[in-house]
Amino acid sequence: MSQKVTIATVAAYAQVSRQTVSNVINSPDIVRPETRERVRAAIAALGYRANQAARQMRTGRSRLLAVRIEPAGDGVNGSVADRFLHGLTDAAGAAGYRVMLYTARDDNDEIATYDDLLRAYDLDGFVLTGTGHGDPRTSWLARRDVPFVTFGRPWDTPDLHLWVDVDGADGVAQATRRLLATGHRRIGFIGWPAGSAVGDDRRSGWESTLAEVGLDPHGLARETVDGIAEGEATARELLDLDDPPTALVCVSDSLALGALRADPDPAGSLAVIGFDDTPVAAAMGLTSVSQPLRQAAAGCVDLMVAMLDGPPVPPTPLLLHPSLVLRQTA
Amino acid sequence: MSQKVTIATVAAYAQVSRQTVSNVINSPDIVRPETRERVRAAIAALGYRANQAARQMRTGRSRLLAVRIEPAGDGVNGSVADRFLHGLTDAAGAAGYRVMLYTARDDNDEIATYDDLLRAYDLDGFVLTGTGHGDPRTSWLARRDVPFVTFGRPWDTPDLHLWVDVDGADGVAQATRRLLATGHRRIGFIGWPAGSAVGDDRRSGWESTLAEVGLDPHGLARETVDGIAEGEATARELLDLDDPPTALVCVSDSLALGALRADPDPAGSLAVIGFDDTPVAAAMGLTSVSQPLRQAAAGCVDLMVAMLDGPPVPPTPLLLHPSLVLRQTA
DNA sequence: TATCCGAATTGGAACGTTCAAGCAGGTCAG
DNA sequence: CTGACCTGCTTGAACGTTCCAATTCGGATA
Repeated sequence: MSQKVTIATVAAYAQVSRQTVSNVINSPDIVRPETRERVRAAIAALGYRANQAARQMRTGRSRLLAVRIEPAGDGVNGSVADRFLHGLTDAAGAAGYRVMLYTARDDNDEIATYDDLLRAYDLDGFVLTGTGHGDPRTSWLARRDVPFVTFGRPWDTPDLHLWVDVDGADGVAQATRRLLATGHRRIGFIGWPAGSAVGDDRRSGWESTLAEVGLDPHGLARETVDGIAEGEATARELLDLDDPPTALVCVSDSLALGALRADPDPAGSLAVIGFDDTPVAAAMGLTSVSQPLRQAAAGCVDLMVAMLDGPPVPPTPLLLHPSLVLRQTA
Repeated sequence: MSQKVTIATVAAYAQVSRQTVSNVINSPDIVRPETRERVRAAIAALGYRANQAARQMRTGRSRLLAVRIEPAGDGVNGSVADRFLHGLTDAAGAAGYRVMLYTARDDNDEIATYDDLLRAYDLDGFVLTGTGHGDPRTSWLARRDVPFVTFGRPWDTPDLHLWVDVDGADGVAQATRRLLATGHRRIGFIGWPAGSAVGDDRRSGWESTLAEVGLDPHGLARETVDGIAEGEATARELLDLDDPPTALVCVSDSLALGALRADPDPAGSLAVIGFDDTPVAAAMGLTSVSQPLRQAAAGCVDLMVAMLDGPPVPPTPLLLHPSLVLRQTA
């Protein structure tokens, strides 16, 4: 095995001092071009990689981001977290950062973990997902000036922190407009219980779109917790109405998959649109609203890096727009 | 904000030297109990946490494990990776390690990443998932004496490295025995194309179980790539036989979900069993073979820690047994 | 010619931890 | 009584990097 290559090895090889090598890496512009190239050649020849631990000790920065990994609840939507995580790791890697995972039983446990991670690893920042009303985590982090970005809007206090989100109301509006365009007039909505910020937002897209064309949403919405069985039961309720809907927009793919099973017509005349464009939806031919998770993850990293690497211009939140993926069910 | 608390702060507070504090943390037994308690009290009082970067620089160990996160291919099975990752993060945390993520386009790209991670972060080890025949990654790591564990057996060279795996043949055998017990005699199998180590292993469980009771598997197996649509088409092929199977064992939940849709009987008389017990399977009422992913992840961490923290006894591979989760479809 | 200036580079120090060696003070065998 | 050997603790050095202050040097200015 070749000996360990440090900055001193490179310096000796390129006939300069340690500090000059460091400068070539961190502020190349203050080094004379000639010298710079010589050092770069030495780095390449020796295969030098700066040791993060040493750098971190001096600078107090670790180039490490932490993300909480949550148990894939329903599984259908679980892959959303998976895809986001993948995008995040990719984008972070491109920006010279790495992603570290942690788990937590609940919000308070998570807060305890922050402290640990910050003290032991000098973490540069956190990426939080799924913020809700009155989130204790964001206020804890904000109070301590810990850099963080959320995937999900701060629903209560607009400018508490930076965020990236996908416009759920717009996604559901797109779905509703699609159904209107294909001739449907009685369009139902299956959502989550009121109070979930994300669910309420999505539902508003359905309501406002119907209102735009003068249709009355009254009596056509139902609420239930997430799940395929729940979706089926709730859809049946709606279909048993005197004047039942001919189409359903659902707040998630799980509910939509359930709704499909409630269709009494074996030919499948009931139109259904889900949300999240999960691979299962794709396989089952379910039309669904697709979130640009890769872009969202990249956005989180961009904001993070802008915060950390001294921004001349303060970064602004990012609201992305989803797109409708048309398949057999609508 | 309170000042940074280092080992020196604790030492001063407890009226001992830095080294004694270090000893209390790393080898408590060589410190006099009285002193030990005094130092522990100081640590608690000041809320001291050892700085990993400084520790790492001195010891060359980072207490960091790396895992590759793969894009959730099919989504149905994607949640498997998710659950494994969660278990891994939990178990690692309990053992004092943290999990770092990386992505890679292919095996060669992954190998390039190893080098980077090892040099820059002094990673303690890698956890690989999904090993196949002639895996270039394992040989690269083994040649360099980098500690690593795989979730998945080394299919070619038995003792090249440590591993944890779930006995797929046993899982499929359990499924097949269940179908035999409920009276089925013509039991088909839908698998992946021959050559995939995992798929071949699972298939062998079906074959051997039929052989045990004197049934001939001939003509009752089909191969296809993974996916719901593929499962449906392949199941139809089998059901169109002159003497069609009355039950199907499938190598994955995706294929099994497809097979369910091929059942001509709307009452669902075709028995189907899938593999992986994904949440979608649970929601759809699909009987499936469940892998103990949490245990598998914990096993990986155990082996890793045993390797890293100087094992008096060399650790041995771990083969776990799956269990059958009975639901409506079988 | 003397002085100053900025650009380019250098050497010492420090980040927080653990290793290796050392030092008291006491016990025990010869 | 001496020297070897414990036990419990301390001190200096080192890990690899970047910060900071200092130094050199060619050229412009007074």
